[in-house]
Amino acid sequence: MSSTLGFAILAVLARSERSGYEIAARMRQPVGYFWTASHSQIHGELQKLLTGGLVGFEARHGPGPQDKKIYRITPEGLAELREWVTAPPRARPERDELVLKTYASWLADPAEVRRLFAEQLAVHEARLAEYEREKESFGGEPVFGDPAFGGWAALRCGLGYERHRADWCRWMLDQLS
Amino acid sequence: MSSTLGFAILAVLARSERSGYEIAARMRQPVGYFWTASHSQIHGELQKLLTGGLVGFEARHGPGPQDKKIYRITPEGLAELREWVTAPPRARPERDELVLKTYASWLADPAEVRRLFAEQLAVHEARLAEYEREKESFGGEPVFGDPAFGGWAALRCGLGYERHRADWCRWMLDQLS
DNA sequence: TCCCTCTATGTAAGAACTGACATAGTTATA
DNA sequence: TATAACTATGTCAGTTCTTACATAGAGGGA
Repeated sequence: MSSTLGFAILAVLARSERSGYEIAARMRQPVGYFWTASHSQIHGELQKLLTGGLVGFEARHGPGPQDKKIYRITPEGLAELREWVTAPPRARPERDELVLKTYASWLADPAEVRRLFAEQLAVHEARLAEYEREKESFGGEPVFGDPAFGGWAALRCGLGYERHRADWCRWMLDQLS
Repeated sequence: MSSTLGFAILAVLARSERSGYEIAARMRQPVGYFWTASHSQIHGELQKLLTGGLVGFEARHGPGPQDKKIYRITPEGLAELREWVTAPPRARPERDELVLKTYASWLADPAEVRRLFAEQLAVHEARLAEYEREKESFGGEPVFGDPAFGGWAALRCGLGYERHRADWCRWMLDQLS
């Protein structure tokens, strides 16, 4: 039984073999929108996956002091990943700092709260614009079964989330005027 | 400088003085919708707040083996809380297990994915119904400045989130048929 | 030529969080 | 009368995550 981070790594490796460095890059860019990990976390987790036999690697020399290790998922890793995909997700505790601040906002100067929410609205609108651009770059709409569908569905979720969040910020600003 | 958990505790104590046990209960029920903490975490954090002079306590005997400690926020604690409220929230890394599963869903049996999303939709619809009931129990709509406004705004955010999430689950089910 | 960025892998200290253990009086229910 | 649930505080081991440190070659720009 692997941690969720382990499955995140396996999900990346199921698409193509990669070095730890490349996995870390994925955990910033496409996967990073819904699962984040630093390279120090990834190196540790890869060791665990390796001892568990869920991944294997092949050393190739590239730039850098050490050899580059190209990891790939094993049949055992793929089997565990497949099983995990449709298992119910573990409930994560809610921790939303902005809502917590809102809970305590009755103590603050309304003008400062207004500034806070105006800033947050700008953040969400910027992300919304970024996601819209990425949506354009998809071209067609991938259908289920295509590996690209995962990214497409995640993007749709992100769009919905940012819209909800921006709406809530606008409602807050409305309440403050 | 306190951790976010420290400010969550201060936000509870700013409304009224409470024992550690009562703070833990709040971190389940109203605050738990946006900030969670177990009692073991709270006890540790209260010690830090105490040494920092942000809270004080008064021992009273109640049921149980030890005396009950009633904590209250100090003027220093209130000052730090006020400052924190309108400071920009620290960006938390995104970690959404369901979206991660979606990213890897191309590997799974469509029928199983459909079951997963049907289950998740039911969860979000149940929460939506729960929030709607709580909305009714509010009676009037609190305005900014009223401590009750924080809970009201948080509830509105929760409603928006659950609607977005349920919509996305419905879209996914649509894609799978 | 110098410096910065990118590629590349790793360690380690510490913070944050989880889950189990430990103890014990009061109150309501079967 | 037994027992379960609730009140009440605390410790501790282990996991997860963050941040900084450490090393070093390749390639590009000032």
